[in-house]
Amino acid sequence: MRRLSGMARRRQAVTIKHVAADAGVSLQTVSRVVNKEPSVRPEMVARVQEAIDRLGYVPSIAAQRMGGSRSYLIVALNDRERTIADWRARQGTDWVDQMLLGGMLTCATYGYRMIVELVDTHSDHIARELMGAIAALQPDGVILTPPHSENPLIVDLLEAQRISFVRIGSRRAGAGFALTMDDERAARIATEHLIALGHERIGFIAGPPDYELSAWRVDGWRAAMADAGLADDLLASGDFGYASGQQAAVALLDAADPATAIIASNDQMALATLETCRDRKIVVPRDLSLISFDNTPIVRFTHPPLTAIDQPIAELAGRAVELIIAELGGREAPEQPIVLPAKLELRQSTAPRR
Amino acid sequence: MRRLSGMARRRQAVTIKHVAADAGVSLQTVSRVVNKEPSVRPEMVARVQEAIDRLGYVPSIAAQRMGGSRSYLIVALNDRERTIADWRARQGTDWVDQMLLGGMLTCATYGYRMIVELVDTHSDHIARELMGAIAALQPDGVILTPPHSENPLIVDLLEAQRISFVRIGSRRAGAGFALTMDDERAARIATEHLIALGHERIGFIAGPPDYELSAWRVDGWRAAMADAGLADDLLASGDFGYASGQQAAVALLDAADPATAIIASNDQMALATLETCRDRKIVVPRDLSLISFDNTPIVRFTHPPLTAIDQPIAELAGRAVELIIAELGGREAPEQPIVLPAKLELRQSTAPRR
DNA sequence: ATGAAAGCGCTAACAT
DNA sequence: ATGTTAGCGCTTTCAT
Repeated sequence: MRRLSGMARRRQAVTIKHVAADAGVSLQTVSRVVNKEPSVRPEMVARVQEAIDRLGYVPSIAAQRMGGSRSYLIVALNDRERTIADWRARQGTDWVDQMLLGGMLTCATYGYRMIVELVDTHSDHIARELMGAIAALQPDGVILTPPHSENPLIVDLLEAQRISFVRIGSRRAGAGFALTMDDERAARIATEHLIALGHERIGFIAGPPDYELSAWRVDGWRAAMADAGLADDLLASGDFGYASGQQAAVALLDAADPATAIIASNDQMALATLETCRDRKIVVPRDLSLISFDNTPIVRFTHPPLTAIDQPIAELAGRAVELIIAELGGREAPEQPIVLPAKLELRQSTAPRR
Repeated sequence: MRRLSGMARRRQAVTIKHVAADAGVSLQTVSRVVNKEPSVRPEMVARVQEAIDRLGYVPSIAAQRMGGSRSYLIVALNDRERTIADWRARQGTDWVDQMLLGGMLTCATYGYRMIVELVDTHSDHIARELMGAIAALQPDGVILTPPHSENPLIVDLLEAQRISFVRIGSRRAGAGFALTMDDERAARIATEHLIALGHERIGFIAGPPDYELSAWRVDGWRAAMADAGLADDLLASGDFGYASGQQAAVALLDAADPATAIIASNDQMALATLETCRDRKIVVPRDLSLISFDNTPIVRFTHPPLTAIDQPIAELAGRAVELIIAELGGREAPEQPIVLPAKLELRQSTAPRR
């Protein structure tokens, strides 16, 4: 057995003092060099930088924060319930992965770190949880993901705290930057693809109403149908869960004039639709074309692999980080929501209508 | 356009001072209550706690760290190259997800946060990168994952810094805790399952040698084969990549006395084997039984779904966090490597030998 | 059992 | 252009 209770209180190995002493300058000059302030003579910069490199000095973000500077921390807020459920289910939902890597790598290029936090959207103590995270971490910025992006409690709180934040998957004006992949356009593209294949009875399985993007996707589908002079009666609603997808699929397939093509608002509901077809000996894509709205890894391994909307999640996270850092730097930020377009990934689940 | 350059230097909303004033006690007493020190009268604790709750006070971890206490931060170190490659490929590798959630949720229960950091294993500036992260974040602990867990540079550096750390996927004694899923036993179980099904020509596709676990898995297979009196000549080596899996599969299937069952050391190589079989009209599991060593989401969606070793990655990460926090608390820690056993997940890719 | 004082590493504000 | 001073919010001494 080993005991380390007596572990020496760990101090910073090399501090700004050491560098200052080594370079024969004041603390402040070192600080200025570290923070790339303009008012330092080049020769001084060189001397200090040399000392920094030789000593391997890296500033402590805790101390920087205490000194009134940034924390170099960005918090990415995800929905607890949903994130944990997806993780437990192990069904290949790679949202967190895409989010984490996209945000993290961009953070790294700016000397920032990203911390993932989970909070319940449907909770009365949501304000307490959020305030706790903010008070503890003092992040320089917060990235909101759906459905938090539309949660007025969260948005108002962040605004009141004057923390710069980004709302991913939101188009609303207001506090924080809105960053979206344009769900409406994505749904439109998917629908138009099916129309081009000759389909006229195109069903749509919507997501839950607490995600605003659910409505946008329906809008896009509806608009494309209207443009083509087609009826938009084949709308079914789901909740992003597998079971709801089954029910929706059954409804669309059992309609008097049934669907010959279906767009599902996420991968689980698309998978459920595929399974429902298999049960009923409906062959995809021969008898039914199917499009998923999530390009998660599994939709490439189903039979047939699914044509899907590819959401630029990593890019959104990266861009979110850049917006926050830009605002911190006092740079002007766009008033208009930024749009990173989704693409339609063509695979084998869509075919011309028979 | 909006400018926020003049954003007021953000201060902690409610500090220990406010609580002290509100409760009519000294800073120190509040600190003692927060840190659950025993030497405070119950009535005092109650009074202070009431003020804390009412004011919604949460200590700043930056300030705590500056005061010489913990940082409440744990760094999880992953291999940069591999992690980025897996993420880009979007092939459903959910290692990071499992790692993150498992570690994060356990951290949360203890008031800790986990920060994922990527560093190159094969790099001369690895020491600099690691020291930079340590100096900047001052983490209370570090979780090492393969292949970092066996990297002497990293291990020695962490030991020298006296930072408590855990080596996941390692059995070596030495600094830091070793935490493993017992790869040897997992390989043995998989092999024995095939032997029980009547297979005698069982091939094994090994992983790259810079992962020690690659050798352990081979050992487990070899031991099981020896126990059953079977030859262990059907060993092929891969590098965890798809292409290497194809080559290995071809070698095992083209042997003079070919394999009737194959165990692949990871999912990509198992998938490659499955694809190779399909090309050659070898039906799985009728003609060949196949076991994957990764229970990633996709292996459930292949045809047939693959029998696979399920690695308890999330549990390992959670346990790693607990070990670090326990050591920080001065509690005794086990000298022996901790083993969280893997399970064999039976699906449809294994069948009795024909 | 509680309080007062000093200092952690850094930066902002104010000198020079 | 550089140095000096005074905190930031907290925890550790050390006193009482």
